[in-house]
Amino acid sequence: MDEKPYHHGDLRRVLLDAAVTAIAERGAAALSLRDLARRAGVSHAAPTHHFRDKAGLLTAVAAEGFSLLGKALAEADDFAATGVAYVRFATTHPGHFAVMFRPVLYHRDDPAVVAARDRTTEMLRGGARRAFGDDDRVPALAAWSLVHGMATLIIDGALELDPGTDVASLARAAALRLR
Amino acid sequence: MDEKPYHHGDLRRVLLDAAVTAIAERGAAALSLRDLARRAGVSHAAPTHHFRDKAGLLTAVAAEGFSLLGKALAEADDFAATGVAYVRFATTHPGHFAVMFRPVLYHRDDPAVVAARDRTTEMLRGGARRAFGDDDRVPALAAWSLVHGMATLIIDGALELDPGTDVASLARAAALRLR
DNA sequence: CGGCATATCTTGACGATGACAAGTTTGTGC
DNA sequence: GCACAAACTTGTCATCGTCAAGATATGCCG
Repeated sequence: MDEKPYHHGDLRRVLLDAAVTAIAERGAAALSLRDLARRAGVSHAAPTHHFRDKAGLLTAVAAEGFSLLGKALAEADDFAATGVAYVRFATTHPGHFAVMFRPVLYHRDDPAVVAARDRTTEMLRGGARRAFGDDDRVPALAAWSLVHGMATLIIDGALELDPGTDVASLARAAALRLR
Repeated sequence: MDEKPYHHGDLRRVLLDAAVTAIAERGAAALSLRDLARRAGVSHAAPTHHFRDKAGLLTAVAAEGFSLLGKALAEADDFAATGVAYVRFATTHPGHFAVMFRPVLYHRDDPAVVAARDRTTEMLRGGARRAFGDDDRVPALAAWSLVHGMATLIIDGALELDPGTDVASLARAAALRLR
């Protein structure tokens, strides 16, 4: 957001994008800093300067993910639309989603990621309050669990979907089973 | 289940247990075969013979996990109890759960894991049929998503629970929000 | 009881990785 | 235009997963 690489042009951004697609393809565990550097055409130690270490890179991925999720949720006007937006975000940004909710992978106390996460969870919480009232937190937890579980099952490949399935309408139908 | 190590006593079991606790503590990505071997007091190449490679070890973890989950689900008699058992299994076996539904981590076509997984998913499917009928698969998906999402959020540390919270009753309350 | 096949484990090596230290190039601001 | 800092390179180290080859113990079959 504020760093301006000089020599390469925009190495930080290039590395971030490459990391996200690599995670989406082979998982966060298989991510290799040296491989990213190779693809970007820089030396093996170049990433260190932009993201202290591997966890630092994943921290940036998580922060960007929370920010993008926040933007996606902002466009949803009612409860079901929020759920659909959540699942749709996971399927369209699998690389980000695979990192965001797994704090063991990154520096969970990093100010940037904490800020982005708090802003997004506050949006979710607000939406739940509007839908269910703020006296009981069980419905909110149930709703979050439902969309999060569906998103997780899909992007982890645990849920075998027919190729033609419309994920959005499936998510809407499932969300509407909540009362 | 059928292998009987000779020299060490029961190396395969010891390695599996150590792997499960290590995954529960630091995540599957940080797992090190050499570290496991060190803790078991054997050479760094000893695990290779029992589990071809790292993915092979995780395959065994996943297979055992599905088998244990099946046993846990078998003791649940109604729909809500099944959901509670699912979440409880995740919290009591975080090391297994962190691997089972992430097939990129292991050999997803391994016969043992396929058999164990199919047996367990068939139990889930049967429970859903009894609760909702077999004409619509949306409620079953919603139910699985809900409990899976809740379990995932808890064991990944994304959900901050008050220390005293009873996970079982929370899971039951959330599951009962489904109609 | 004795030797042999085999399962179990060790030793040694290789390429790859993440992290660190120290040096080099390039742009920025005074 | 010059010091300074940011961006990147080169070199190195311990560690890791995997493979190959050897050592050792166990069970089997006569």
